[in-house]
Amino acid sequence: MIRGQIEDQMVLISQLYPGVYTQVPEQGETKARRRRKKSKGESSGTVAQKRKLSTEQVNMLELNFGNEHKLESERKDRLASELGLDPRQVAVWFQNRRARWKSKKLEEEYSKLKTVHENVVVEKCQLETEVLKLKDQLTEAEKEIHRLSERVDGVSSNSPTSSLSMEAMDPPFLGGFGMEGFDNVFHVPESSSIPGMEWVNLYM
DNA sequence: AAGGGCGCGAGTTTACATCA
DNA sequence: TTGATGTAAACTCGCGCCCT
Repeated sequence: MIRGQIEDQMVLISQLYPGVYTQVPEQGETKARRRRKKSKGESSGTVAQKRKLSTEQVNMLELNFGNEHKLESERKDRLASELGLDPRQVAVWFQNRRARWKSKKLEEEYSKLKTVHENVVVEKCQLETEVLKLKDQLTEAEKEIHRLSERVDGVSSNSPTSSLSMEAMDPPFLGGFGMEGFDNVFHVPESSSIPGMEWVNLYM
C-alpha cells in the first residue's frame, strides 16, 4: 500500500524531474536558487540534486532507523531501490538522522541531570536547615544540663558525689570539642534516635 | 609496514520553508 | 516583499578499520 504510493510518487517526480534527483529544472523556476558546489560524482552539466524527501520516503527511512541505527550496505542498497533513491542519499540520511538522534539524546540527558541537580540543591538546603535546628537544640540541652548540675551542686555540696563536675558529665562531643567540624556530617533525622543519646531526645 | 578503500562522526554549507 | 531564522539534505575533513 505505502509501497504503491511511493511508486506513484516516484513516477510523478520522475516526470517532473527527468534524471531523478540528479538535476533540477533550470527554466521556469519559481524561485532563484543559489548554485550548489559540485560534488565529486557530478558531471559538469548537472547542477544540484532535488531536495526534500517525500513523506513516504521519510516514513520508510524512519521505520528502518527505528529498527536499526546502523546501515549495512546490503540494506542501504535495498532501501535505496525500494525508495527510488541513490544509495548515497540513504547513507547521508542515516548519518544525519544519527546526528539528530544523538543531539536529542544529549538534550534529554541534560534535562534529566538538571532535574537531579535541582533536587539535590533542595535536599541540601533542607539538610542545612536541619543542622541549624539541631545545633539550637544542642545549645538548649547544654544550658539545661548546666542548670541541673548547678542545682545538684547546691543541694549536696558536701556529699561524696559532689565531685561530679560539669566537665565529667559532658558527653565528649559537647562543649570543649565544639561542633564546627561536624557541620556537614552531623545529620540526625527528626524521627530517629541515636543509641546512647536518648537524653538528647528529652529536649526535642 | 604501507597504502588504498570505505564508513563514520563532527562540523559546515546550501537550499528551502516559515514567519514577523 | 523581504530579511531573519530554523531545518533538512548534502558536503568536507579527519580518523579508524580492514584488506591486500
